[in-house]
Amino acid sequence: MPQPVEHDSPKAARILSATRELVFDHGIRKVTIAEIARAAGVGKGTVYLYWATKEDLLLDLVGRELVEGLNQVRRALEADPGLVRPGRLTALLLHTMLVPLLNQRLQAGDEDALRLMAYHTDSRDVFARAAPEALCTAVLDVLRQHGLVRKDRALSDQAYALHALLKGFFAVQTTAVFTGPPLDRDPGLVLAETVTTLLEGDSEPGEAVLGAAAEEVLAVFDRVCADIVEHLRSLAVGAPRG
Amino acid sequence: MPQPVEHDSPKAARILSATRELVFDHGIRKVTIAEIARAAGVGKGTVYLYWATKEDLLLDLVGRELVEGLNQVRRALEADPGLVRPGRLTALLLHTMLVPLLNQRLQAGDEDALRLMAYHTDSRDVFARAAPEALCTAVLDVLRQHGLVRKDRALSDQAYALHALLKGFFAVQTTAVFTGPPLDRDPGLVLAETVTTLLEGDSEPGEAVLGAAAEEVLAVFDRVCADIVEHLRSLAVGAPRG
DNA sequence: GACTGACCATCTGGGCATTTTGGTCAGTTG
DNA sequence: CAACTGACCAAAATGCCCAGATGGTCAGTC
Repeated sequence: MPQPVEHDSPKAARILSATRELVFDHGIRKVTIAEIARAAGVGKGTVYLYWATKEDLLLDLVGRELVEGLNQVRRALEADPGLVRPGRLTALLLHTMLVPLLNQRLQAGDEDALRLMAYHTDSRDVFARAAPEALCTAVLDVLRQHGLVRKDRALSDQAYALHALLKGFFAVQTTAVFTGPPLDRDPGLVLAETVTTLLEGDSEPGEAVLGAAAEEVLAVFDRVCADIVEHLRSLAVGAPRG
Repeated sequence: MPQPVEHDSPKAARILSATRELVFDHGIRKVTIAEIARAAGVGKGTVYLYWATKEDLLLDLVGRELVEGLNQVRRALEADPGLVRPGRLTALLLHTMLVPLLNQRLQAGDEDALRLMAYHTDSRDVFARAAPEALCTAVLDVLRQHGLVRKDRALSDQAYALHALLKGFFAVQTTAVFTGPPLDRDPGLVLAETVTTLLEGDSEPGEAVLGAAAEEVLAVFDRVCADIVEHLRSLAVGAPRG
């Protein structure tokens, strides 16, 4: 079951939400603790009751975004197991990685966001498991076992290709080197069709298969989610860090 | 026929080659005219006999790289028309856009390279035609007409997807956000297989079809190439610029 | 015991002096 | 005479310094 990551204290929650907004406005670099405290209506010291460092606060935010995104996918998948089909699922992943602010910046190669990760190897390793490259491999493995993905190519090749495809769709939408041709259709749909052509077999899978696969994919997400939530605890104040 | 873009004067050629090396070593930003002149064994003033501006010199270099890359593909295609098959051709394009220095920087989003283009709209527009996004559309159109690409999806969708795929493979190879899984196989091969699955039909095309398609694709490249060569002339000294 | 804000050491960034750089041109060379 | 050069200049970039801002602390308040 999707667990929303609520903070125990309402003040901590307000601090998180203020941080999110300010990062959205000014970017990671420009945001200051004083500003955050003011926007949250608390004293500066209060921030340090919940996080030992400004960086820990930001990492916490990243983690929560990832959990939120994963939970979004999980809710959708629970409501409609048909979304496990590779095409649908990939489009869903694209959406969840395109929307959350910090994850988007990370994927887009934002310098400040990358630096943040660079010095916190423990957080980076945990968060990496929710990154598209990791999810692609994990999910494809499950889908292959359930016959929802063709097996005429090696898993590693398929995962590599799918990850590149996802990254490409993301890059085209976020960074335009030359002015590309405008697409009148929803890129998510085009991605879905592309993945379908690329990975799905000819036979229409039955409801039972879809349900079982969805269940297992949910379990994968669940574990990643749980690990991140677990890690978020270590970002709480007083915990030792590397 | 592939035309190598030799400069009339041997000194100009030396300047170009010195510039290429220095840009490779120090990057666009750090390279200076004095340095270039010294490396080429000429006086500073000599550089300005052939290019009105440092930027024109760099743009010239970009154009020559593009022409060189296109010619490489053309030579390969002339030697083996079987390379027009979508998978092969895409892999070839990936290679030619991954290797040339300045084009690589452009595609990777290098700030200096992008700034260079930003202020020279005329060069940018010409060079854009040799960019992957443009070539994808142009080439796919031809391949569809020759039955080498399935027509179950709209051309614009296929072009968008192919471009994203190409960009993704490029991005994965050049910029690793999180440390991705190492692939033991040649990514170019994986790309080729992926595109094949994505675009090629079931029937094996005959030699005649391949030859005819190759011919037409060559013509497309030829025209783009010619336009760039033509534009390079306008970068020669004394020409008016915007 | 949750919370605050004045306080401190450290860091950032804006302004300025200095150096470097793109570009010119009078003069040299062959 | 035509190709070429390098001293020269204005403009841009670089490095430097210090005032002001910032992350983090803690004695004290509620």
